[in-house]
Amino acid sequence: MTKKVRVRFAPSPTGGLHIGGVRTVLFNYLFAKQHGGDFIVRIEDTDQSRYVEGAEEYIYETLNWCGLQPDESPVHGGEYAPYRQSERKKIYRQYAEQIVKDGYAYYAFDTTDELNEMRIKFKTEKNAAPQYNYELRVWMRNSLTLKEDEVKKLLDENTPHVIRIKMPLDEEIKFTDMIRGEVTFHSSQCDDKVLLKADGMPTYHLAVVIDDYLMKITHAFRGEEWLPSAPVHILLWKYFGWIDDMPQWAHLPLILKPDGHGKLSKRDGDRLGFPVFAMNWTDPRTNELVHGFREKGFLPEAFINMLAMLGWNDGTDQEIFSLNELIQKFSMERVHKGGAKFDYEKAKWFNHEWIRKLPVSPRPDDPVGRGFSFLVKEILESNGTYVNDDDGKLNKVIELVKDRCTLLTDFVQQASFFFKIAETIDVAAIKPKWNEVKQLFFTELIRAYQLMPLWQHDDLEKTFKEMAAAHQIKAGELLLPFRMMLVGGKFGPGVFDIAALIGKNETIHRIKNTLQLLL
RNA sequence: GCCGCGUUCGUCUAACGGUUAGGACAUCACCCUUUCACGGUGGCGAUACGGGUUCGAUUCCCGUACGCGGUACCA
Repeated sequence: MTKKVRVRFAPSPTGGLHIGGVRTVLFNYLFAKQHGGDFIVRIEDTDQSRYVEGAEEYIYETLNWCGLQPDESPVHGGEYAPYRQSERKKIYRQYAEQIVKDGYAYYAFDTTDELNEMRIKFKTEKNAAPQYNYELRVWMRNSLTLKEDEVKKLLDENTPHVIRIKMPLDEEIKFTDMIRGEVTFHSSQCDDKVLLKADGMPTYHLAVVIDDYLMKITHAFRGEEWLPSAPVHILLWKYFGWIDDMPQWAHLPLILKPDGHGKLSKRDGDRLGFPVFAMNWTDPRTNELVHGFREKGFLPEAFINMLAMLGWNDGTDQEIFSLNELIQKFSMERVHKGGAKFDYEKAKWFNHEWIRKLPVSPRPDDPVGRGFSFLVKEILESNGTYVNDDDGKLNKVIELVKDRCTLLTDFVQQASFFFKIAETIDVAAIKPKWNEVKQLFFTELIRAYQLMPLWQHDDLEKTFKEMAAAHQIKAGELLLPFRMMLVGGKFGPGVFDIAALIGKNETIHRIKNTLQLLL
């Protein structure tokens, strides 16, 4: 009997959610959905000193925006709840004590100072960072070196202590990674990692194994930075006697800085001028704002698409994928081994493609549940442009200008003037070449336009050009001034398209308005 | 230092022993456009290095170099 696929995403609420983290969720989600399995989210709040208020909620909002809702989570509940590690403290202690009894772990009473002392004392040229391992543990204060009654006494007196794994001296630890194939470590290279901290909280190492077992996780995907810890986790699965239930591992490649080298960090965003979180995040401790893709004007579809292509492709030239397509076509075997540098220009290209591809009206299959035009309206109004959308004008406007918008925020410049007259008209651009002939032309254009029975693009253009010929001026010389009158600047779609859309009264009003400015 | 993982155009990547090493982003040129864009056509541009294995290596093996990750009572 095959087990039902259960994958999990386990963020730590220490502030924000980096795009690398979102990509990890994405791959988890895709794999789960692809196999009809469960995608669960649990919260790794074992590091309480760095726990940030509001970070957990932020994570859920991010998942929601991206359309990656979990089947089980602290908020949704489920069979294996609780999903918050701080609510599972008792469980961890119990299991940790058990492997101490079985001889696979031990108590250690060393203080922070003693540990620091050891790291200095044993530091040599050949050993830059001495580890608490098979070699050095004999010099430390732990239940392996202390006498039994001494240990008992310390324990009875509630002396602060941790539980450490006892790494075997000479053992090959092998496992198969879904992305990397067989990976080998030697136990002598691993240190005796702390499993249970002095404050009673587990470390990630202990918690991840126990939680994965108890929650029946079948596949565990995480960032490559965890690869060196894998042998500890595998040994733990063995020591607990659960090795047959161990999930399959996949260590995902890292997302790297665009310049230089190293993992992309939130500081790179500020430095290089692009977002690194899915949504804006303000750290309550420092009030520092990290910009998000959502606020920068990205569609969730584009964001997800871009992330998926960073380290994966389906082997064809296709680059634009919807979430549903990704679920169908994703395969762990095609995920890259090497890290990928983040490229903001390419990210914007994905957004542009999605702005052009997505239907403007609300979509019934929209994973986010609301239309793209709604987002544009929201952005325009938050920038002070009231959107009067009585006769479906907004959709027409979007269709007309979307090719020139890379980010949703570009609609502010490209679409605002359809709904209100520009605050500033760039008269300086036309004034030097302005003359009485042109003034006269536009005065008469007003009259001609006023008399037009039908108000549509072709007629407007025809009348305009005929009148230009009658005044013996090249139409080209009049087009820019006309644009200034309607738009206020040197941008936007065709002027007759704009005039047709804003209507007769508004067009004439804007011509008059600018003519006055030019006097 | 030690351990692990990587390495194809500037960037993301395709090619699972035989291709003029393909595509996309960026860039440059031209075309389109009486604004700004979009778009179209084309150019530039890569297998880190050295050894094997093979009739033949981007592809398989071994070294070297470089990069990254880990080396915490952080995840």
